[in-house]
Formats: sequence, structure tokens, C-alpha cells
Amino acid sequence: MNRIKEIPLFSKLSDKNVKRLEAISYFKKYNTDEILFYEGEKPGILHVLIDGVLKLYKTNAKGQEIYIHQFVPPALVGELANFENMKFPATAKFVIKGEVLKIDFTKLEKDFFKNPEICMEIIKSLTKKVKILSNVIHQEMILTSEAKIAKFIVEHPNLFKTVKNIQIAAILNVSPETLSRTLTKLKKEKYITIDKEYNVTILNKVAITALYK
Amino acid sequence: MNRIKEIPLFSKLSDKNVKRLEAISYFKKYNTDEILFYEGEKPGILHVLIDGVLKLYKTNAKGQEIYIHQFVPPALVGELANFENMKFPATAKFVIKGEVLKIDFTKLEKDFFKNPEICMEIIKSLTKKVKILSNVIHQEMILTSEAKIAKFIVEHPNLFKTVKNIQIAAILNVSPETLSRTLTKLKKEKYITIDKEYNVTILNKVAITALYK
DNA sequence: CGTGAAATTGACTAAGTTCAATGGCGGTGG
DNA sequence: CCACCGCCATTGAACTTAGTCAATTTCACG
Repeated sequence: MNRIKEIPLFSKLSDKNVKRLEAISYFKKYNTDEILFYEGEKPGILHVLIDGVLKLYKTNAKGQEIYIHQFVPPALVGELANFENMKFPATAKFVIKGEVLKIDFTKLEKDFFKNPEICMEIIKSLTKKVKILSNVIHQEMILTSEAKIAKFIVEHPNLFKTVKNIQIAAILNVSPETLSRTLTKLKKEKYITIDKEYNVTILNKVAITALYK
Repeated sequence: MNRIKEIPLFSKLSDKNVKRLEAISYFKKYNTDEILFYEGEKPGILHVLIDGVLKLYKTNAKGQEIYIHQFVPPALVGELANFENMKFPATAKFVIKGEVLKIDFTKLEKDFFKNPEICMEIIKSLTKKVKILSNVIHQEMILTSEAKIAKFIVEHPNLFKTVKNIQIAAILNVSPETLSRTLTKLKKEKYITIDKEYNVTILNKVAITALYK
């Protein structure tokens, strides 16, 4: 069984190339809360997330975690730092234990990327990332707290059932107090209702959508 | 003279492919303050900046321009929206009049991107973009106004001579008042001096760097 | 010089965070 | 079975950061 071939990014690789890749890579498992890499670290290894959930965040001057994104497999992680020979711009921590394929980037010859199939996969990954970052910028620089929360409610109404408000607040980079206050405000204005089981029902979709569109 | 061949992105194209590209593209000049595209618009055209300076910004609920980046040639602009078939996430306006090559993206066959040289150029462009957005996020979500200004002083001390403070404030997404106040504060603390000709001299590099590192 | 834009300064406002107190609720152990 | 404990949610009040508004000064340039 060859696990590398199962990774979409490398599924179209020739056997010869798979061998080359195997020689310079290895799999490693991580437990929840383990750090894959820290912001500011120099890479040298290209990471491919195979299993688990990986949270990407930055740390501000007060030491608080600023949420950026969560990766689910399969995902190329931190490739920018490798390609550009720069430090990791954020920290990656496992929220749910998982596994990564670690590739020695320095040994990865450039002609590897000449393979059109690989190129396309990298383009896809980078495109995804530009999109993610673009959304982060929109969410954090353009939307107010209320708008962020309204958007989250419309896009993930079900998450309130499974995820504690304190964690939703963290994902939205908003204090739990602000989330609480905003939810009560939206309830008062009859835009939503929330029952005992944290089922969120949107009563006035037009109005709530208008808050962020 | 073939202008397409002069564009780095396409310099390695075969004559045949250049012909194909010519058939589905054209050059267009823009004056200062003209808009190349608006945030929210659907693309359909792939833009390559050939000449001039293009400012990318988003607009918040109050109608204010939130500065993202300025492009100088050569640059692929707004390709994300094309690749992902989504709306432009920001507005692009010419700050200095210029010219773009406009390519009909719908007619651009996918096999065009199979060309490894083109692929590499696209990867380069996307990488650059991830880096830009990553910096924007750092600047706007992690740094305080003071830190942003300190960083700008260290990285571009000479710009104060040529660019008005009001424009620097716009680039930093800070009000002119905040910039003014912060500069006087830094002068009071003897971190910098600014003479009549707007020459900024850093007196205490360690201290000023510590404000954002 | 005079004029208009830019810079400065002070007072106020807005948005959201922080801090602290309180209340609810579920799980646990006697 | 119930009392207790700890976590989470809620609420009010103070605080912080930066933006806004307005008045004044400075400055470049015709």
C-alpha cells in the first residue's frame, strides 16, 4: 500500500516520482493541542495535512490568539513560507489529533514542480489560500462585530448546537461578551430565536442578511 | 513588434500560442482615477497591468476606502475572481494612468495553463498575492496604529519626503490625526526627528523596532 | 503677501474589550 | 437524591483605542 499515492496532490505522480518523494518524506502523527509550527519559525519542511483538524492563528502583542482559519484534509499547509523562503506567518495547532506528511523541501528539486499536474494542484492550493485570506480580510477589516455574527448565523446556524458560544466567539475574533450581547440584541429585534437546545431559527432573513451585505 | 511577448508572464510562449492569445485579447489605456473593476463585479476578463499604478481597496459600510495594496507592472490582477468564478473582492483604481492587457477569460482554454512555464508564472503571481494578503492581515489585525506607523517609518523613512502625510495615513488605514499624533509622540520620546524637508531620522532604532516586533 | 490645502491640537464619540458580579446548568460524589 | 463544584452565559460598568469633528496654525506656491 502506498500512502503517498492516496494524497490527491500526488495521485497523478509517476511511480518513479513517488519513489523520489518517499525518499525525502515521512508521516508523523500529532495529538490535539500539539503545534505543527510556530509563527516566526523558518520552515524547511513542506507539510501536507492528511488527517485531523489544524487551526491557524496569529498572536497579538497581548498574547491573544487571533483566529485565521481551520484546515481539514487534504491540505497543503504553510507552503508560502517554503516557496518564498520566509518565516511562517502564523502558528498551526492541532484542534483534533491528526497526521501530516512531512517533505524535506530543500531536497525537493524544483523540476518536481515542472510536472503540470503538480503545478495545477499547487495552483489550486494557492488559489484556495488567496480566497481564504481574502475572506479573512473582508471579515476582519470591513465587517463590524454585529455583521460578522449575523453572517455566521446565516452561514452556520447549526453550529450553535455543537459548539460552545465561547468557541464561536474565538472563531469570530470577538469577545464572548460581545457575542452574547449581539445575540440578545438580534433576539430582541425578532431576527432570530434560540431555544434551550441552542437551535437557532432565523425569523427575518432579509433583515439579518442586510446587516452584512 | 509584438507587445504580448514583452510581458514576462507570456515571454516564453510559442508563436502559435501568442497568436491564439492575441485573438482573444486587447490593450486598453486608463487615466488616473479610472476604475478597472469594482468590488462585487463579476469578471470574465483577465487583466494584466502593463503600465501605471493600480490601487486595490475595499469599501466599508460607511463608504470609506480601505487600502489593500498598490500594483506596479507587470502584474496579474484579479485572477482569483476568474479562476474561482467569484466576484471581485476589491475595487481597482488607477492612481497613475496606465495600460492593461485584457484577455477574454472564457475563451482562454484551460490547456493554456497546462504549459509549465505559464503555470510557474501563475504560481509566482499567486504566491506574491498570498504574501501580500498575509502582510495585510498582519498589519491590520495584529498591529496597533502606533505599531503600523513605527513599521512604516523603519521600512520607508524616505517616503515622508515625497508623499503627503494624508496619503501615508490612507495607505496605513489610519486617520491623518492619528498619524500626526503618533509622529509627535515618537518625536517627544526621541525615537525620531523630522526636519523641515520631511527628512525622517531614526534616533533609536531598537526602541522603534520594538514597537512592532 | 494671500489663499487654500495640509497638519496640528483638543474635545468628544463610537465600538468593542475587559473586569467583575451573578445566575444557570450539568455532572459528580457523598 | 441532593448538594456542591466548575464552566459557561449574561449583564453592567469602566476602560481603551482610534476615529470624528471643529478650530487653529502652518506652509507651499502663485
